[in-house]
Amino acid sequence: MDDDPTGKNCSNGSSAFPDILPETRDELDSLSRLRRYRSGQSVIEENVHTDFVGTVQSGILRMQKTFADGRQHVVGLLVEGDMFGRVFDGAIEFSIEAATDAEICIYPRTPFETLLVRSPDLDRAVLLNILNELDRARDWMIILSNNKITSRLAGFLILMCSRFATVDHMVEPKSDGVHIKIPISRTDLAHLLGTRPESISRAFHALEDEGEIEILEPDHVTLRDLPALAARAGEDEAETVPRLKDTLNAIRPSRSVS
Amino acid sequence: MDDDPTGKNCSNGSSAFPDILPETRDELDSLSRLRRYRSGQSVIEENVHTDFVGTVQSGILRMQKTFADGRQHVVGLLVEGDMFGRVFDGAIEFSIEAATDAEICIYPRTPFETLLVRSPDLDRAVLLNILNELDRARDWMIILSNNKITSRLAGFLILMCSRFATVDHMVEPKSDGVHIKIPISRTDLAHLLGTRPESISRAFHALEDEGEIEILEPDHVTLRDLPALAARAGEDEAETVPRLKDTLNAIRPSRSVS
DNA sequence: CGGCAAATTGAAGTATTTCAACGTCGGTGG
DNA sequence: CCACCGACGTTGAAATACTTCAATTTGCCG
Repeated sequence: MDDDPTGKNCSNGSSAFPDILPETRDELDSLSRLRRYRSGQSVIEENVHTDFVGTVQSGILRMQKTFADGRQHVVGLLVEGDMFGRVFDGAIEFSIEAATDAEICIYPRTPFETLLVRSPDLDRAVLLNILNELDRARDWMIILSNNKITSRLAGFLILMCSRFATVDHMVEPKSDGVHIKIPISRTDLAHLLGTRPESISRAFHALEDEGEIEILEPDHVTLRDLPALAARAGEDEAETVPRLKDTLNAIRPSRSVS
Repeated sequence: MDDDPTGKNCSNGSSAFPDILPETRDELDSLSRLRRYRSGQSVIEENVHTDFVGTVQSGILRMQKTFADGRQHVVGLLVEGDMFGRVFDGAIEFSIEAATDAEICIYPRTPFETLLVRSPDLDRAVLLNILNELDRARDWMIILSNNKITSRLAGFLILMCSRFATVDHMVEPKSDGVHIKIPISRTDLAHLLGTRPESISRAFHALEDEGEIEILEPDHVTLRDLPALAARAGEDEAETVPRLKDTLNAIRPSRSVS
């Protein structure tokens, strides 16, 4: 980790809490410290008490459970605007690592909790942030309970679109489809989707053979047929696809998504 | 549904919030209404705005996503002490149904939120309740990302032990193993674990053939070999099994669990 | 250029799905 | 009271999908 030597605050570190009052934001920012991590570095160890909570400024973090025998299991990704660390409640059950180079805002636990008690607006923002994360965990459950790997992969790709749409250079609607940068390795993706890297690779190429995606590089694909992917993922096509298009059009209103 | 005709409050309806102040508890109880549901009845419709939040008093509720074509997908179970409904934030994305006969406490949204703002202790209790649910959703993710069905089933059975240990007649340590009542049908369990009823059935019998469980009735099994089940589930045996034994001994200190 | 990690491919073995059929239980109506 | 029905669980057998292990390719870095 690379604690900022000047002890400088995050500029706009509270982007994870969009609807708080300006004065709360100022106080929050004055608590914050910026830290930079390089891909692969550990941010929080599993079951170790941490004296801070944090929000992601840029980059991707990986949440994972590490077993005694060394196996690791990815249980989620954190992006720009996500909060992590347990308020009021000691250790978290997962370790957190940088999946890409990343910048995070650190808030020391005690002052953060004090501010939380004084500022109902922040309190509510934290609560909404967590509720949001709960919904996302349930989205994962639905993806994971697909029995075919191509379906889980399709679900993952669609989730990427809706979830990472706001993250720089991650999702870009273009005329020939939606370009996506995949932030984790095949091995991690395999863990996340409950399978092996070989099967992930085969699933990618199966989707390509069906014409639903195009693999530009291993970590860079074009989604060519969103409705087909949504149908494969077992999503409610009639519901998911229009919402996705809205989301994507919001990034680049000038371009057609389909 | 069976709204109490007398409009009577839940006695001790705030058991979902164990650590709140007595005066907050009193106020909370005075807001509450008890409702009874019979197995199969709907509590909350998907994507419909509800004007209340609730906690489970007794019985089991099923959270599920219903698709346009009628398929249903169980994404979680709610038991005694669990809270549901979104504070501050309109519709929830899942419908809720009674999986067994159940009693729930209803709190009208607006007064509940008002009380929440006035009572930091309740606010914190709600937050902890949600954080807890988030952890549980991640436990599900880990279970679901097991690639063998017997492993997922073993994970489910172990989760039942730790999670439903406090619920009446659900989990009972006996001299020949831990007796468990399974609150949902094979079909629902199949949805929950991402497979088909036939495979669930085969998995149960495979575990029985290995001597790890005994099927007394389809919905009533004895766990005979907790360490083997934990190992199969890919749990950290060294960590999970002792914790489970503590939990189980806490129910009936007079009996040996293993 | 060599070395390494990640991704891919092939082929054999294993597990799951699928479709069909059967058994059991509880309720309904004759 | 008993026959019938439907829901649920179970079982069998063939088709399909996934895992495993081994080998190969690709891209990157020194």
